[in-house]
Amino acid sequence: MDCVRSRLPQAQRRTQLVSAALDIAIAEGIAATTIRRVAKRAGVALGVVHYCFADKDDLFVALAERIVTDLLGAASDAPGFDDAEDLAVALRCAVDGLWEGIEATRAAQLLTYEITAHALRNPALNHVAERQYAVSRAAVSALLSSAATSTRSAWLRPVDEVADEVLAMLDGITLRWLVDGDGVAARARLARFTDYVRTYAKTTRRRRKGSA
Amino acid sequence: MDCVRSRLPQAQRRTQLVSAALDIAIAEGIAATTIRRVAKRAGVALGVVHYCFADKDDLFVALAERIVTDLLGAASDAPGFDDAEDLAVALRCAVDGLWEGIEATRAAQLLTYEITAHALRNPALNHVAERQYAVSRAAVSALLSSAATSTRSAWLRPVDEVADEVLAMLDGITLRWLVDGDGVAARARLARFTDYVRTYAKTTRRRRKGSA
DNA sequence: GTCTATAGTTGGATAGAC
DNA sequence: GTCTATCCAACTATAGAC
Repeated sequence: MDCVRSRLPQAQRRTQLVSAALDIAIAEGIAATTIRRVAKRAGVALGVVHYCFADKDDLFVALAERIVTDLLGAASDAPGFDDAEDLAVALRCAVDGLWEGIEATRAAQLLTYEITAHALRNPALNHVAERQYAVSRAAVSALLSSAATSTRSAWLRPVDEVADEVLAMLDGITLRWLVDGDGVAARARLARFTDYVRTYAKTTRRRRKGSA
Repeated sequence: MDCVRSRLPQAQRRTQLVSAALDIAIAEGIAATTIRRVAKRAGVALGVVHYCFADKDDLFVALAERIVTDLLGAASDAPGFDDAEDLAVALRCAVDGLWEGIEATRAAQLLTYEITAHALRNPALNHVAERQYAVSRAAVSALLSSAATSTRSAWLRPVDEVADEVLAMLDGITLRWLVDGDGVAARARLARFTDYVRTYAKTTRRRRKGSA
């Protein structure tokens, strides 16, 4: 609520500038996210950005970190599986939720791929790409674990491995959807794959109908 | 063999310049592929590039087309499945071949994603991304068909749909491999998925051992 | 028809003012 | 400690020479 004009402490400036950078990056891509544009959008002079960030890469690192943070936040907001008794249902529910989040943020998804590519080209930014994946992996892994335990099931393989496969498929489907925009086909692919993934788990004990 | 110095007809210049652009793009990424760099690499003056290509986008379109052409060429070079009798074996063989081609061209794979992202951000270049996918799809589809017929099997679902799923998984696995460089894990994921895909087909008639 | 020389824009970085 | 004014490099594009 307070005024964000001038003479801000560096920490606040940084978050303000990262927000501006994120806006631009989502809307117009990483190539359009120049220091000048960020400064203009934030309403500060050009040099202010250079005062807060050592160089452009430094700004990108902060931007990537913000995206990862947002992703973590979104993942923890993910609702439970209601009262799904069946693992197949729980999985579908979880994956549908994931996909809904993806489909609602097309530009942000594209940005994620752009940042990955950018990070892979720049040796100094390699850790950014790795961190992106580590966080996504952990989120999917947690989702799979949760889906299993809440339906009294167990994964027959290391859940991290399953998560890696799910993540790969999710990435591939998302990329394809970014290109052709066919959400129906994407969901169909995802549903098929989810059914397949379900075979990696067994239900340990079947809950009786009226047990709750 | 002839001299490529000066006063070349436009068509030859174009292919020469696209080759130079490809070299730079593979080695340093799309962002580093500037008109100046291309001109310098090709050993021509800056304006020559602008004479051959309307603008930078025009050059990129030609570059993307070259990559697609190369991909088509590589796909048609793909060897058969030797004398695989079993569809599972044929599929593994085909997918291994695909993967080998991917793992041998890391920078080119990364470039493909960069071009996709670039094309998705630029409305005028959307068709480039679509064409990329159309070609890959067709190649995978042909491979699946060939694998089935050569082992006297048949896909129980439209082969294009299966190809789409394979392509998605392949994309996801490739992207992941670009980030973590773990070729062993990538192959393992791919093998698992291939085994799964095999369940989408049935073998129509089993060849007798000594029938050939 | 092919290429050269040059103009004009945009961008990252810094020295120094307040 | 925070910000302003300025510099210089790199890029795209074009007008015009050969």
